[in-house]
Amino acid sequence: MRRDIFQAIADPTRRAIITLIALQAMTPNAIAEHFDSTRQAVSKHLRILTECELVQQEQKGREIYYQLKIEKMKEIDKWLEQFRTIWESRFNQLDNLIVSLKKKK
Amino acid sequence: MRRDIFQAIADPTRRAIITLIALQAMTPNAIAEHFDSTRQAVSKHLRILTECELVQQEQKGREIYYQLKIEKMKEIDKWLEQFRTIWESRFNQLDNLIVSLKKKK
DNA sequence: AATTTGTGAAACCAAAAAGTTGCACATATA
DNA sequence: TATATGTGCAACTTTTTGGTTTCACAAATT
Repeated sequence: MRRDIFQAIADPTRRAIITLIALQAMTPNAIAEHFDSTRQAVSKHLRILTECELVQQEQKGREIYYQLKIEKMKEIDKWLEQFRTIWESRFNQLDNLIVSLKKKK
Repeated sequence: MRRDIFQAIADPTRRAIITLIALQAMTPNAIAEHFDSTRQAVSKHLRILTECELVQQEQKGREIYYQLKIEKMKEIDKWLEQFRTIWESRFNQLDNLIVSLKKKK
């Protein structure tokens, strides 16, 4: 079972969970209330998110608070970097084209 | 079959294909040469990538060139935006902390 | 001490995904 | 025209995924 962050964000429910806990930590029950599926299903998603280190837990009494480890999200950003370079250079090419068209005029 | 870009990039082979054709269009055969799996498997990946509009085809004689539609990649970037705001504000909080510590000194 | 509450984990199931083999078909090339 | 080449598609198989139900257990509450 090789879990990586790209697989983690493939599921729409997991993406919603990530967004939900991005700003404040929440318990599994509180998270599950936002979805149609059972608490156990949400719990399974949290397990997957924990496995690929996107989420961390903090125990408080019998409650467990799950929080997003936001630095991990940067890995996606890092992968996108290669494409950002390309789309920016294309934008520049377009920009140059516009400039040269204006000069002609 | 709900295909979205997040599911498309979940598979490591598909991510590799995306990177491979980012700079120049390639035929299915040429792409398949870079991987262990069969041409048909690669062809299936290309179909999925085409379905979610990450890739476009250009027929040249009997060959079909597949090219990345790089603008589509921006959708991922767009989703990341919400988290970028958070991680930047956290960085600023840290920055403010450092500044106030220096003032104290 | 008995009960309720919050949680994880295992067993099971249906659907989807990823791969393979085999085929059809059009376009080149001999 | 006969053959080789490039490709997509359908059928089938195996593995993975997302979900449910059921259970165990510890921490709160009564």
